[in-house]
Amino acid sequence: MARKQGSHSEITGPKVRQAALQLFARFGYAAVSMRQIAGEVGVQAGALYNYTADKQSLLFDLMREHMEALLAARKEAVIAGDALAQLEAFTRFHIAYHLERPELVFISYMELRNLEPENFAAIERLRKAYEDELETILQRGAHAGVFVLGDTKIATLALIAMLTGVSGWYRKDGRLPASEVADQYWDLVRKSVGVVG
Amino acid sequence: MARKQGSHSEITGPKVRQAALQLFARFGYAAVSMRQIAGEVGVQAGALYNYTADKQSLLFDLMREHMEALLAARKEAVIAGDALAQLEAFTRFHIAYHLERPELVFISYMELRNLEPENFAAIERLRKAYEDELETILQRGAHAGVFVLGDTKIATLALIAMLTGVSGWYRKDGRLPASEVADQYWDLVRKSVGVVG
DNA sequence: GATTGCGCTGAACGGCTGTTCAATTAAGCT
DNA sequence: AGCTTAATTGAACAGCCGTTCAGCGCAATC
Repeated sequence: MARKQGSHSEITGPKVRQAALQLFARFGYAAVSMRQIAGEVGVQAGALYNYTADKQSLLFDLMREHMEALLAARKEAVIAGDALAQLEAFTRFHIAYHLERPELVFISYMELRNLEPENFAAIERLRKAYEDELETILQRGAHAGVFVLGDTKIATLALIAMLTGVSGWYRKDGRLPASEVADQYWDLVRKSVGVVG
Repeated sequence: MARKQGSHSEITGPKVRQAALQLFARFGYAAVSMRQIAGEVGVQAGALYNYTADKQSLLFDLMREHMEALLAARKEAVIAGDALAQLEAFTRFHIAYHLERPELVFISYMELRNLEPENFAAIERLRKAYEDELETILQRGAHAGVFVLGDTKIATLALIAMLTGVSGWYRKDGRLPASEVADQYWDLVRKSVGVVG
């Protein structure tokens, strides 16, 4: 036996990435075997190596593509305006983007330690670039007197952690719609930088 | 060969837990083998089973003891006073406690998915109890008109995520001392619940 | 100084790991 | 219809996994 009816590279490839994403998110990279991924796709383990160099690349490519897509989407979402408007845009963008891709968000900060050193460095660089987007807004707002902030770096890390945390508990069929969640987080963010409603 | 000079249960037991904690925190539960833990302790893998029923119990016991110690310490740190004072006490307690135990904090929310269902449920119950401490303060403050809050549940989750995030980047030899970090976080928390400085 | 038993070794168990590759099949092209 | 080639199988590789256990050596007790 070999090639099955109607099977193609353009079909199996995405299925492999999707299966890896789902399984890594649910059980963790180290706990998932190539045979498990293959089983989910419907092929034997050996066939996976037509689509990835090795298991590590499967994880790294998912994370890298996620971070690059995040940065590209953020670029599109940048708006003109004062620091407060930009902060609101960043907050709403971050929450919306993260709520739509819970598995990618999850593995991208949960599986960092399973990356080989050079891969880890590459992801960290992308992550830093994203954090800098927020830090720049906070710095500009503080400098302009729009925000009241102590240490800008701590505020950046604290707000990123708060906003990213949303994907840890939000459920699509939960109590509140995504838009209401975004409103609530924006309310907290706005006040935390010293802007009264 | 067998028992070595000067080795005792009271010495090896804690060493096993400590080695497991360090290795789980660094590489993740699934990526660490019993032989690795044994190597760190200085014994053969079989000897570990004098101190734990199995690998899962090693993880679960670390997490359960951490959560129970956290709840016990929190109990000691509760103060009388209005909601604002209580929120400040909670914030400072949380940061101080988490900065002192980075590995335990890390594995306790990173390795949740590696717990067997009943163990997961037990840890989640303890985590919920801790979250409720904060939610109660927020509810009381909002009811008393001290805090200006939208959805209390979201605020609870958002603030917990923000505060716990501190252990993700804080380094003892970093730019700022722990007390200064706590001050900065308290400033953000206070403002986010609508209390102006 | 003999005896007891704790703490540990080292080997073994069955099973799973990531990865490679010759063989095989089917799809697409001429 | 024949040919080429992409896609997959299934077996094999060496090695590691968690866990068990008979046996051994040392410390403490009598």
